Amino acid sequence: MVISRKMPPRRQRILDFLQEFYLENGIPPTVRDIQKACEISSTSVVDYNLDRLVEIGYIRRRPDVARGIEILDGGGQPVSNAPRVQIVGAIAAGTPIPAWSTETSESSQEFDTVEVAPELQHQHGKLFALKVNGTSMIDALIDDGDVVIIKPSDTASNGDMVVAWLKDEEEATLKRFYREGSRVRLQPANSTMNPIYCSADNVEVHGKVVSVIRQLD
Amino acid sequence: MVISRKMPPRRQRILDFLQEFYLENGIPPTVRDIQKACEISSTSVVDYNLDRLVEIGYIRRRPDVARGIEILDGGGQPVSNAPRVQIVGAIAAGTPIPAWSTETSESSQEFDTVEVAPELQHQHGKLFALKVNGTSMIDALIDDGDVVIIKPSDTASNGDMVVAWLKDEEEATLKRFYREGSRVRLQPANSTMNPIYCSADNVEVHGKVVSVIRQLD
DNA sequence: TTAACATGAAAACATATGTTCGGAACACGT
DNA sequence: ACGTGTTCCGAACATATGTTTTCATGTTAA
Repeated sequence: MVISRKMPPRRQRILDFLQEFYLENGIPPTVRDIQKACEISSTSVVDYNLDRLVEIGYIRRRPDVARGIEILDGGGQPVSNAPRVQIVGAIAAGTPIPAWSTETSESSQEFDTVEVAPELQHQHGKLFALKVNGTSMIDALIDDGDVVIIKPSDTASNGDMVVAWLKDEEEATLKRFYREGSRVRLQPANSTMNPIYCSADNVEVHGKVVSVIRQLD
Repeated sequence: MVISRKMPPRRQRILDFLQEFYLENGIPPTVRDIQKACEISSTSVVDYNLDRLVEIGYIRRRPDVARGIEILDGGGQPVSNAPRVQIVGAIAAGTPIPAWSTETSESSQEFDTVEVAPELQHQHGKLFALKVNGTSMIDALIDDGDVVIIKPSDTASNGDMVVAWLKDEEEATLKRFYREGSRVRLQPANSTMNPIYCSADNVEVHGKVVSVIRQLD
């Protein structure tokens, strides 16, 4: 899934810029946009490298049309400019929650990504995603293979679905969060299951779940 | 959510074309693209109407840049060109499944829509979506308010999650489908729940669930 | 009616932008 | 060193595309 391949650094830079620019602006850059951004001395060099990128199937070009570059995904399909969040790791009962960097990671190709509704991104800002391994979250209506979109946060309001880390149990879990005095109630979304009670000291909130995406093959 | 407003028909047509073209091509049309598509005699007329659309906040224009039109959503945010599927209705135990038209509906503004990953659209073709009302699908790990993305189909393979209509019970449900001789087993996704058995005659498959999207506010 | 304003048409204009060409610089195997 | 292919450069070229100007045609209110 990672987009990379032995390629001259300048060419790789052009490809990275293409994706970034399209995501940022909703239209592909012009040859001269690329020239400036990648500090290339001539438009012909950009044109040359774009043709190389066409040959190896990373982009497509519409002849003679302004901003005619189409960026292709692994399957040769044009990509959209919808906001994408990185799947920075997996979550399962007993696994530590992977650390994520809050700064805009430059190595944006290291992770798989999922598309999210633009409202989400605008509403919550920086998001990340985790893939759920196993059925241990099934009482929160989250199945094996689901992807949960998370807004980083170390606090939560009552009723929020949160990524919680239980220190003693060394276990990550997804539950609805309710503070009740000095203890915390973690309520499964499925009302037929019983809540978990534990002391507030034992619970670390790592983020709020803002969306769940399930892909059935 | 419906984009409409008292507006000269020609201007409305331009706006519709803008959205359609951007979704189709991933880049906005040029003034002359609009001119041809909307059968307008002069580019100046297009330019004029585009400026009117800017005034009422439906689009934005980047001066002097080719294909510089940005289409805005209700909140004034630029829209993405990710594939969108219509939410054609709701599903709940006991409710009839709404009919959907398979032809590309011209009245594309009548329904709410959800963005889906482009892979889905390419993989499955025409899709539609239903909003789930109530918790009657909870044994399929589908909560109140979830949106299910569905590929129309009147058949199903064993193991598919399907939209099933139980004729006798007059009930729509989401379950995994298994044909077992002359009867059908409808298996909840949640393994702690028991399957439903019924005769094959009593089951109508209306589509396969290809994705579930949950939005927690 | 007239005045003010919104809309449409035709043509020209200005420039943003894809493309091409001749040649130089570089990399790499023989 | 040599040849061959790749990459880069500068400049010009061709046209795709936003913009402007001038005028005509409505449409509405005083």
